Amino acid sequence: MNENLKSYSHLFENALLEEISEVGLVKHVAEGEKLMEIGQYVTAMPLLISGAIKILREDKDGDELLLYFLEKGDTCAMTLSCCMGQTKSEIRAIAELDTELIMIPIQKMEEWTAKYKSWRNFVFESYHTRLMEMLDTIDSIAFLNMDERLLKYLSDKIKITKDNIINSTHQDIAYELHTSRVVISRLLKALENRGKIKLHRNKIEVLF
Amino acid sequence: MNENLKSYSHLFENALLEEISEVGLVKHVAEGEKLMEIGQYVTAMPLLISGAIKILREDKDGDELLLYFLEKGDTCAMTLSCCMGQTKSEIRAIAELDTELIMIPIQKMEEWTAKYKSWRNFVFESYHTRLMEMLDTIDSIAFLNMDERLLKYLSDKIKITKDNIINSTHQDIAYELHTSRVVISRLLKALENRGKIKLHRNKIEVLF
DNA sequence: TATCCTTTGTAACCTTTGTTACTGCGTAAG
DNA sequence: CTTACGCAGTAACAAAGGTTACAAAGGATA
Repeated sequence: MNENLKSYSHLFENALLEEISEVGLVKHVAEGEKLMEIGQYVTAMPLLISGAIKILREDKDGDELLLYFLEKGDTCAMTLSCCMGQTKSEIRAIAELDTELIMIPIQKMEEWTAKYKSWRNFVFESYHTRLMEMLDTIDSIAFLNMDERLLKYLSDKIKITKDNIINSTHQDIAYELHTSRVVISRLLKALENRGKIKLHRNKIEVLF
Repeated sequence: MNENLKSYSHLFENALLEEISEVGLVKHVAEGEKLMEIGQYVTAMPLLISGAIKILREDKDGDELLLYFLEKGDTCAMTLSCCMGQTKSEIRAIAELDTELIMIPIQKMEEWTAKYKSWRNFVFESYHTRLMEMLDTIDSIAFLNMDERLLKYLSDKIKITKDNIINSTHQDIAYELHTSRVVISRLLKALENRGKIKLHRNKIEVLF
């Protein structure tokens, strides 16, 4: 069995792990690299082995919004969804960290769904997780003020990167939360005054 | 075959339609009646035959937000999702119109998923549709101003009810868009002045 | 070192949305 | 009929967030 499949070995039956090893292509993506663009056709389904990927939505003016992160053991339900329907991607995917993934040709999806119970469970579980993430995103933008969203953003970020130093500019954060740089600077300064963070050039030290 | 299953007859193979007729319970729900409350356990999966159901999210203060509507041929992906994980409902479901549905015991889900290709496709298709609806909801609250959201709300509503008279108070609308009555009154009046709608007591006449 | 570019801080102002308060109208219940 | 209540209109104000403008600091590069 492929060494890379460790994180999936408890999820999938052996025959399936074999098949994945055979047809799956291991791919390395550097931090910041784009994996998927809006409007692009989906030809393979990614299984994350290590690293993290951020999923972004864009409006008609080109403004962005961070939807959620994918981590080890995750797959992209949007991709799943698009594979099935042969539709174009609705989202943009960018590597948040250096990331390794296994790409599965979409032809296998239908086959494995019929053949392997563990695969069906995985797919359903993925859809479930993603729907819950989307609900969480909706909660944030609908029910939270910008200062609370910013705090949540910072805490999500350090959880994903496992590093309490965030290497982003205020402008970077403003894009992902769909607001302006001045607003983020203002709120970050307020957080610093409350002792929650410490501001540096190009990075933010999170103290909680 | 059950007469009620007409809307599904082109989707499912005959053997499956037979099974649905056997184990499915037809249920009638009156407009305004609650089908599912947040925190409630899910014991059956609904297939909509006629009518419409609105799906709502609630925050910690009890404030609501309309997520989307379900119509004939739809099922609730949230329910699907919760069935699998045996988790509690994350949403509230209320009949928007008088509605008929077939309730499927969740035990059948696993079985049918393995047995029927058409069932698998239906489930995947449902997840896909729901994810797209959620994206659309996110677009609205993240990228649109309240006046644009209101216009979209009105147009969604008349599409669902197939009636250009909306029987809601301003307060009703305010709840579903998670804002205040005064704001809705203000924006509705502006829409009336622009000739888009005509306001009456307890109802709104949509002119587009 | 001198220069330039990026990033950050901050003030002033504007727009949108939310809140409070009060009015009057329509309708249902008595 | 009349009382009471729910609904809608509107003004005045408050708060949050977005915009513009400019200054200063930190790095990179010539």
